[in-house]
Amino acid sequence: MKTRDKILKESIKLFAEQGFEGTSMTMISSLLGFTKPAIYAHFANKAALFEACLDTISQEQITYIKSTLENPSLKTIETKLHSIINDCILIQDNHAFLFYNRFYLLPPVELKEQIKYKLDQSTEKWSSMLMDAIHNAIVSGEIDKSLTKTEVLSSYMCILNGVGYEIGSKHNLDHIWKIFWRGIKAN
Amino acid sequence: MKTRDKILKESIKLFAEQGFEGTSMTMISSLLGFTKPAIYAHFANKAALFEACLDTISQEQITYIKSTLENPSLKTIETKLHSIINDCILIQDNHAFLFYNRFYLLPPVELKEQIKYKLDQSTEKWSSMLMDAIHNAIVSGEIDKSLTKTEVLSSYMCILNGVGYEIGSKHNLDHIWKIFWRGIKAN
DNA sequence: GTCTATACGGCGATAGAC
DNA sequence: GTCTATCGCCGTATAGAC
Repeated sequence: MKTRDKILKESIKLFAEQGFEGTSMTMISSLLGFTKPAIYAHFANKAALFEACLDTISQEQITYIKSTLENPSLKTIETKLHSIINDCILIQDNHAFLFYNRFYLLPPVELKEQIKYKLDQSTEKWSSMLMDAIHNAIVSGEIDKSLTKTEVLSSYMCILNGVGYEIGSKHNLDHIWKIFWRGIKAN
Repeated sequence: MKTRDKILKESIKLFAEQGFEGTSMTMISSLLGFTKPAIYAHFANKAALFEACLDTISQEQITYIKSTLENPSLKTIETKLHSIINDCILIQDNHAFLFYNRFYLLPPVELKEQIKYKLDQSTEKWSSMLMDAIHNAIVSGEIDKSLTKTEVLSSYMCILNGVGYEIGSKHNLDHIWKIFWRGIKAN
């Protein structure tokens, strides 16, 4: 793996766990066995490094949602939607999801506008893929026809946010998923 | 209002909006018309100030949940539960709720243990009040008898987390609430 | 209790040798 | 590209006058 990519990977992990202000350039470099100036050979400053992390994460998220929705072994909409949430909270080194949630919800004030712009753009892409899948499920009768795709999607996104923090706790997901599915399934 | 209380109030607001590392003692004091050392006359250090904020918030949260559950004008369990979420996201200067969520989910690493300990204690108190109310509603038949109180409570808490960040957006709450209630109401 | 002044450390960022 | 050394700034925290 190239040095630049190593820096990105370590930065994503640290930003996700400790936040933007809580992560220093010294911390990142020393965990990689470098010193601080080495990072500045690859990124102009801390904000630029952060934005590169943001772009990486955004692209991964889109790719991941797309591949899950198209995965032929997940046949029903319920298994597809459940699989996405399940992966997000269960994958051990899933700093990507934590990063996404953390900075979407609580960005550092100084970078608030740039972050919102970038994340809104990428969220639009993967949420519209979900919207299409949900639409098809309503038409096919898997999801109750009296609900709109917007209602289902925004509820789903709320759960994805709410459950996302209890990393490793499959317990609560079972509960919320049972009730969510009772709420949207066709009678 | 006493100086100490003014400091607490302003600190809660700033910590909630900008995070722990993103809020400086100078910032807090200057917004109150003081200088930095004035704060140190009331609090030993930044961590002690933060923990005092935490205690204030925790106490308020418990009081608020209790009063809502006992409010005689809210007659059904649906109106009680809905009212709590609604207040949390709609009240304009509700830094309390943002503070609670922010540091429950993403505490600064250096204070992680203390925060978890305090918040787990207070969360236990108000969530057990919710648990009792939900239990009664299952017994009375307002909520479907095939569900357990634990399932309903942990789903509700998930929504409270997930919807809590879209401050001022009643839009999404309407959607998620509709589906949540379909999921738990008695047939 | 609140001020001015200051100590001390860690931060982001850069210069210049290799 | 990576190092050592250093800059300037701002953070927490304290001393001592009023």
